[in-house]
Order: sequence, then structure tokens, then C-alpha cells
Amino acid sequence: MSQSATVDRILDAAEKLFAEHGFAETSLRSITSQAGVNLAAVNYHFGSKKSLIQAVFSRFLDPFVSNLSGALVRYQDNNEVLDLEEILHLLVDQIMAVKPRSPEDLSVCMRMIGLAYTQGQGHLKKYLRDVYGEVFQAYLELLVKACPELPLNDLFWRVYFILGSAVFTLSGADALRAIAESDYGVRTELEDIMRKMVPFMAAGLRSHT
Amino acid sequence: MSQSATVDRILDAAEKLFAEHGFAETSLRSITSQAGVNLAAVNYHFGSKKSLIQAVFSRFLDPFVSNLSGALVRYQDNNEVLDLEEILHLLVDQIMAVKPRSPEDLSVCMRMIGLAYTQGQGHLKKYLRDVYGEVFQAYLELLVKACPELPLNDLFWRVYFILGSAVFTLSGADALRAIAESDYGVRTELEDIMRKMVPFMAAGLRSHT
DNA sequence: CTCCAATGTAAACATTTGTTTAAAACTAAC
DNA sequence: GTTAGTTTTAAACAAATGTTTACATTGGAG
Repeated sequence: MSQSATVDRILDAAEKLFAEHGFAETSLRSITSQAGVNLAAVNYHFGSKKSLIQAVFSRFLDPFVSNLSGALVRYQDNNEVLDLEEILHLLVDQIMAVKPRSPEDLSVCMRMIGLAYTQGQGHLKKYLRDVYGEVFQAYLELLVKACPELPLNDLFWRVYFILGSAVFTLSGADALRAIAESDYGVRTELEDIMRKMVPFMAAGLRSHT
Repeated sequence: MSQSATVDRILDAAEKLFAEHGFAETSLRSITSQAGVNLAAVNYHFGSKKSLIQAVFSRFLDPFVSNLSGALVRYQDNNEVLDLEEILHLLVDQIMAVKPRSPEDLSVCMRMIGLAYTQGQGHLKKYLRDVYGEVFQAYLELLVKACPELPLNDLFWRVYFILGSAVFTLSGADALRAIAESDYGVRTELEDIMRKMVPFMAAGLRSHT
């Protein structure tokens, strides 16, 4: 078994279990046994459980953010002004461009963002800001331009409103999709959920008090 | 020290620590030492840590839901049709009517709802549905009536969008308020945040694809 | 006062946790 | 084929966890 095989098996197992049970509730032993590797492999390859969590995180987020960053500078260079729907769809497109590895990684990622922000301290929040803060700011600029009449202070809060919608709905997406299917007989894919968010969020951002 | 004093001290300490660090990351020892009571007191008075979590939950949620339930039947009896803003403000009012004990309990409660829904299984989700499901359904009815042209399936998802906004923003409210104050020089109370949510959510619910 | 149930306390319990160690197995270059 | 470096393995580690036990203390009712 080559190195990358072990590393990937750990990442896959961790991703799945984190999405199911959360981080604190998932032990290294459950991860390694699910991955079929030795317990010590996590500390050998990743150093610590915290680093493993961040590795799961960045495996999904790195390519997504890098794609997004590319798209953002493209729009900045062209000085294009996008409307809100286009700006929001940008995220959906970039997520869909990265996603095809598994349906779980998006949920894990969203759950991590949720924990990072709802959990007062912790390494995740700092990690997020340090690694992805710049692209986040650039994306914010786009939103500011698209909402010229909205006070910055209000935009600040609304950004967290839409972030909350995404984090909450997508991190529990599996359970919600099951409910939607049994109650309304409609299969809703992750992409469908995100598409449904766009007009909702755009209208919310545009609303005036 | 009478019984209720110990019980309340435990609940206060647990609420504060849960809000700061989360549930799994908060040990009974930290709770009891912060409360100034013996470690065994938690198991004596509550039976287990899970029950303590639910007790913290219901101390805030019980009076809130009972108030809300009263308001709901009042509107049902009068056959009044409220618009979306009024329906959403109903929640703000009922929360504010209960809240004045501490600013933390709302955050704890929101975090618990978040965990209950984003954490695949767990006792919290079942507890929530068993105890408060009925009122939640009644409130949903109000929303359905206020959005007659919206397909039920879409309303389902949008309800979780607004729930996500509330859960995410309010459970991390302390940190966000600090950022808002330092970046924009505006002190934003919990009630202000909730008031800002109302037009955002109403517009989102009304939006059409 | 006496007694008894309720409450508080200290200590110990068995598990589980993340991490480390030291030796074994493997891999590939010379 | 030997060697040097990397990876895997089993075992042990210390620390922390929720829970239970057995005993003390309390506080009011008879």
C-alpha cells in the first residue's frame, strides 16, 4: 500500500465520519478502522487530529477557492458588474466544478465552517481566515458593487444570513433531502438545493427595511 | 444551599460553557467547578450529561414555545391572515418576551438546534421533534397561508434557509457583534440582529424563481 | 430531641481519548 | 544483496471523561 493510498483512505474515512457524527464525536480509532489502516497512521501522516481535520477541509476547499479566485480576477479585470443572481451562481458553478469526488465533502466543509463560526474560539476560524480570507474579501467586493444602495453594516449582517442558510442547509443536506423526498416525493440533488438558494438569497440581499 | 440553587447554578454554568465551547468539548468537571458545586451533583440532579443538555435547552425553549403557542391559537381563532413580516416578527417578540435572563441562552439554544440538525443522528433532533414539533407545524401553517402561490416543496426548503440564517447568526452572535462593532462602529444588540432578519427573510420567502 | 429523607461530598470506577514508542516490514537505490 | 530511508504495526502511555459508590451533612416533621 503506497503512501498516498493510506493518506487518501484516511481522508475518505474521516470525511465520511465527520459528516455523520461531527468532529469531537469521531475518534481516530473509528477513522482508522473504517479506513483499514493502523491507528498510528494518522499521527504519522498528519501529525495530529486537528491537522487531519484541516486536511479534510482543504482537500475540498483548496481547489474550490482557487477556481473561484481565478473567476474573480477575471471579472475584476474586465470591470464587469454582475447582478446578484450571477454573483451567487458563481459559487454554485465553482462548487459543482470541484465536487464530483463525493457528495459528502461539501457537507463536511459546510459543517466545519459552521463549527468554526458558532464555536467561539478554536483553530478552525483562524485557519479559515488565514488561508481563505483574501478570496472571501474579493468576493465581498463583488457583493458591495452589486448592492450600491445598501449600507455596509447591513450588508455585513446579510452576508452572514446567506452564509447561515448555506451552511445549515448543506451541512444537513442528506437528512433534509430524505425528508423532502418522503414528504413531497421530489428527489432534490445538492445542486438543486443550491439553485433554489440563489433567488432566495438575492431577494433577501435586495430587500429594504 | 437549597436544591433549586444548585440546579440553577449548574444550568447557568452549563449554558455559558456550552455557548462558549460546544457540548462535547465542555466537560462536567468544568461545569461543576464553574458552578461551584460537586461533580456528582449533575448526575444526581439531572441523571446524565445528555439530560443536562436537554434541560438547558428546555429552560429557554419551554416558555418561549408556550408563549408562541398561545399567540398562534389566538390568530387561528380569529382567522386572521398575517403578512410575512408580521409572522416573522411574532418570533422576535416571543423571544424578546422570554429572553431577559441572559444573552447567552438564545445562543445556546440556537447552537443546539444547529447541532441537532447538522449532526446526522443524535438525541437532540428527536427530542426537538417530540417536544416542540406540534407548535412548529402550527407555525408552518401560518407561513403556508401567507405564501399561497409558493409550492409546498419550495417553502420547505426556504423554511430551512431562514432557519439556517437564524441559527448560524444567533449562535455565533457574540463574535459577530464584536466584528460589527470594530469594523463599523455600530453596537448591534441581539434584538437588532433579529429585526434585521425580518425583511431579509420575508423577501427571500416571497422571491420567485 | 429524634429520625428520615433529601442533598452534598470525596473518592474511585471503568472507558475512551489522542499521542508516542520501539520494533518490524517494506521499498528502492546502489 | 546490502543498505538507508520510509512506512506500518502492535503495544503502551498519560490524561480526561461520564458515571457510580459509599459516606457525610443537612433540614424539617413527628
